[in-house]
Amino acid sequence: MAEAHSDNLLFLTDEQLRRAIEAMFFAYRGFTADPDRILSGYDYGRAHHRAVHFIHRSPGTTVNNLLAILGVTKQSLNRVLRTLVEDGLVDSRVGNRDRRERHLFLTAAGETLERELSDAQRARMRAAFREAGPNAVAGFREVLEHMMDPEMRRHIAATREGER
Amino acid sequence: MAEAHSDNLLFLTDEQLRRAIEAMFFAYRGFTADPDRILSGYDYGRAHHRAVHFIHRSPGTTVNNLLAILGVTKQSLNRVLRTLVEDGLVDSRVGNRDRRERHLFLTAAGETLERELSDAQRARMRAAFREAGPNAVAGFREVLEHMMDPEMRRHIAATREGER
DNA sequence: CTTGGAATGTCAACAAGGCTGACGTAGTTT
DNA sequence: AAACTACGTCAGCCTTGTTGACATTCCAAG
Repeated sequence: MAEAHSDNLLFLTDEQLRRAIEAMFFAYRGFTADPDRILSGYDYGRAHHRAVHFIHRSPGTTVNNLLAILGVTKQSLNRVLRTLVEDGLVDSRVGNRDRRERHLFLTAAGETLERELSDAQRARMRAAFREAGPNAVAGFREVLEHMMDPEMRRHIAATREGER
Repeated sequence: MAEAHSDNLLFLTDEQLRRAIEAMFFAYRGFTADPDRILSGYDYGRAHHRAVHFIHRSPGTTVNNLLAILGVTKQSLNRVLRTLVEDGLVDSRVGNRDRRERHLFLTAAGETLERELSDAQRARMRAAFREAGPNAVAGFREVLEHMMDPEMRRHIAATREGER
């Protein structure tokens, strides 16, 4: 109350930050709701979704790469990958250059699931973007990038080469 | 490439939506990283954080209210609440009007933990906001609100009375 | 006023998906 | 030949979600 002259610090009020925190919580739940619903129909969970997403995005990525991106232990990832390979959604090929590495690819079935999941997720994202308008979208991405850990931001930035 | 005249659909490209999805994933991880670190020092997890947050925000709320907000089963919430009550962070008082209800309050110790957690989380949020600038912040909140399920949006909106 | 149903909360048991630690097996590097 | 790296796996634990069964309390209809 004392400091509320129209300073550019106005938007940094504790109460407003708290509201932003809640908004983030609720929004993330909305963000994962559709894929979760779809996945529960198969026998998969959010962990499978993440693996499928990042394999789709970087076909031929190695297990180690995936570990770094997902930030889980290899035991945890392995459990997920095993079921995906067994069910024929992911293909794990021994590397040529270095035969210790496994390169991961989605099979046709894997691509189908990925498409189904990301269609749903993109639909919600697209709707939110449309309602909020282009300006809001730019701000949204700006804030998100500053909220993640720096190494992840670098990772995101790397994939933006050739966007324009 | 073909459709890239400055249409207002430009920002709805599938590839851009995919990037926004990843940004959301990484940002949420950053968003929870600091509290998670703090909580692992005590014997608590993210579920405890959520309970403490919403009890702080609505002192005297009932278990049922909390269930609706958190979107978990009462059994799941109960486990968390039990440990918080046992450890003296939360006070659970039998309702006067309806003695089936339990009204939840943070104790002094509970408020202390809440403060520690939210200080960390707000610090990151504040930093991201400062780097992104006020315009970006407005857009950020706009998009988040459109991404959550409508009932949650109503819930958020209700607490914004008297902001201005 | 009693009795049956709805609302609220607790206890028990299970599953998913994180984690650590230990170990095996190739393949690569020095 | 030795050491290191990438990957897989076994065993066991924790958190946090789930269902099912049950106790308590309230309220409303008979």
